[in-house]
Amino acid sequence: MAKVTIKDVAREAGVSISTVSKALNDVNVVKPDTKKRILEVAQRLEYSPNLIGQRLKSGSTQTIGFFTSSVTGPYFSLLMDALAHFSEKSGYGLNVYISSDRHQIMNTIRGNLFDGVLLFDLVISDQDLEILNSEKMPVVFLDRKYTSEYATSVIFDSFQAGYDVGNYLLNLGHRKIAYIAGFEGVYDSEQRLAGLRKAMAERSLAIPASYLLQGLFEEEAAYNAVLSFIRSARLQGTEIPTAFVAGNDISAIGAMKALKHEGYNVPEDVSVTGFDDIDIAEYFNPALTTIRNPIAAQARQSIQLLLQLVKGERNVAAKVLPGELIIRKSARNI
Amino acid sequence: MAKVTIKDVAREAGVSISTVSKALNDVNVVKPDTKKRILEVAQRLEYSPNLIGQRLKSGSTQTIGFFTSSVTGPYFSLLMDALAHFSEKSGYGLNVYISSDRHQIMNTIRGNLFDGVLLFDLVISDQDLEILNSEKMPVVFLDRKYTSEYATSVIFDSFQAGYDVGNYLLNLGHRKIAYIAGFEGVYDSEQRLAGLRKAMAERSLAIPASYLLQGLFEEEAAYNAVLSFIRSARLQGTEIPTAFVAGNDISAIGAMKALKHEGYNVPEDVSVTGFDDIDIAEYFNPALTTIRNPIAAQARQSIQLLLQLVKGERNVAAKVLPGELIIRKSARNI
DNA sequence: TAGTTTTTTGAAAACGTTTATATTTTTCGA
DNA sequence: TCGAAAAATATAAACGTTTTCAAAAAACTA
Repeated sequence: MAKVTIKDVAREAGVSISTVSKALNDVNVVKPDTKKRILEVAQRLEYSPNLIGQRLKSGSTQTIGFFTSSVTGPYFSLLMDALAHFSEKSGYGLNVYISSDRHQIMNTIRGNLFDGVLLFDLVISDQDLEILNSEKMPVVFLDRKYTSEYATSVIFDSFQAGYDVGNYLLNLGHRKIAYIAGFEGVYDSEQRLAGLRKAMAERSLAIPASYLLQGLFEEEAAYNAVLSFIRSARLQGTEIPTAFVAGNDISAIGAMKALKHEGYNVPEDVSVTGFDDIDIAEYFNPALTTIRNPIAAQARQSIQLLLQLVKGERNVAAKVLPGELIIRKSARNI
Repeated sequence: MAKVTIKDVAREAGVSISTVSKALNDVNVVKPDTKKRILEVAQRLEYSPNLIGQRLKSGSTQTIGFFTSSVTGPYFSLLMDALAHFSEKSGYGLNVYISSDRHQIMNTIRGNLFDGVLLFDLVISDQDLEILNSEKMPVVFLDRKYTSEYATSVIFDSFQAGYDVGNYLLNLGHRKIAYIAGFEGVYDSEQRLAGLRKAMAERSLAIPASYLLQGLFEEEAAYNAVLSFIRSARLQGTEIPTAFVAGNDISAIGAMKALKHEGYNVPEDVSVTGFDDIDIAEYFNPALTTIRNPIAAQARQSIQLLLQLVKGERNVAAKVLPGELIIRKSARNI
């Protein structure tokens, strides 16, 4: 009992396959009687069209590809859920493709499986990007600013986020602020730092080099960085900052644990902030003051821009979404 | 500049398309010289095969479909990440399809897009399942026990988990234990309760009806349930349980907040446990004692069983994976 | 060198659809 | 009732591949 095709339906209904196709696709040209008969036969035989055949012929797939290298982090469920929701609402299927194999990824994107693609956290060369553009493949980046004829992006304003956190702490009276960075060269980490620096510069303040710690965006690395920083500061009798701005929430947690371990109370003795507003931020003690990015909005906008591209618009402008300062308990006035 | 096809390569290389196909697919029959020439041309023209064409012809897609209705919950990133990892390792692509539209889902599964599918948290009728089976579509369920000729499942042993938590608390000396249930009829919630009951029954103990609370697997609902339970118990002068087994972690957190609000310290005055081991469990204060399910193992097994089915094995036995008790701070001896 | 075998290449069919065009059937007017 | 117009249906091509089988080219053999 192989899978029933349009041919089987045609034979069973005593009609040609083109008529079946028209009946099924509601092309208003087939006689009501025959159409009814065909539909009945199709139902009885439990016919379900071969999507591959359809797609090959039509050239359109009504599906969006979401490509990413990994799915870790809480950011993800939220993003994917929203993406799925908005694409479904627009009548498009969403396919998530997870891989770090550049060649595989390009092959899949270029395999005519998708009407357009969303790209996140991928290693793709400029040359690859050009190929995509030359093949008129609609692309939206979720992790970097980029625009071309067939590509655009929807990202968060990490600079502004850093600036906002900076001003918040400065308004609370902090003057000595340390920054716990992510991996060297990570865009978000650097933008956040740049924003923070700008806020400080506006008040003629600066972050000394010794206040720049390496937290690698990880709890343990941040813990160790803060621990050794404090200890060596004590040893040298130098002053400890009144506030730590961590590059993300998880390193903020590492920082708080280190501070607690060294006998400092957060926020009484020292303030700590993060970025991202992960689940834990709210439940940790003290609850973490941080910046929340509008993930659902990013998903909605991405789908919207991508579909504009799919429908023929060109040079669609990129969007930069502002984050929101979530004030909790981990920072207070000095 | 339309996308280059195998025809373009053939023309440019002065050869037929069948030869190009053979050269590209490394069928060892084309003369080294021509092969080299073809490969060069393909590279120069940046040829990338149309996957739809390939798939239509070959009937195989080398991809696995993962179908689910929603992506919420921390369980997800972990599962997806592991799934992606293991499918890639097996040489299969993973496509995640998120939808609640039963008709859409069936259409997509039956559309010959996948060599096999993973199903989670979907509303699919028995009739649909029969159709899939009659079409020889390999299926693995991740949320319910099911086996048929072409289907099997990989699930967690919620009964055993409840039993283990029960014994743990009983060994700590607890005798009065309450259970905070999920939605009425939710399989996991009921299994966990059944396991707990068995552990108690083995010591001739039972859970009185008044100790069964409705937490809906949500923080707030659990909070409210526990709050009103405590208050009415106080009012009536009845005894309060020494331990609360919450149906999942998030309701355990709701319970702990309610207890704290009413002046009870966890775990000094009363013990609380959860199920799932979500991120927050470790960071909450007190850190939650709970059961962790081996998600990566589930992913690995699912892919493995699915591929057995894909490769022609029949009636593959279902797997039931045991959870692991993670002892932290929220429960202690009495 | 001619015949034979082996290697290499090409033509054509096939996968399951949709759609343009051709053909048949029906309807309608005179 | 016949012919023309309109409606319905069928035939065939096409989408981009792979694969079977036939044909051509190359390599041997005697």
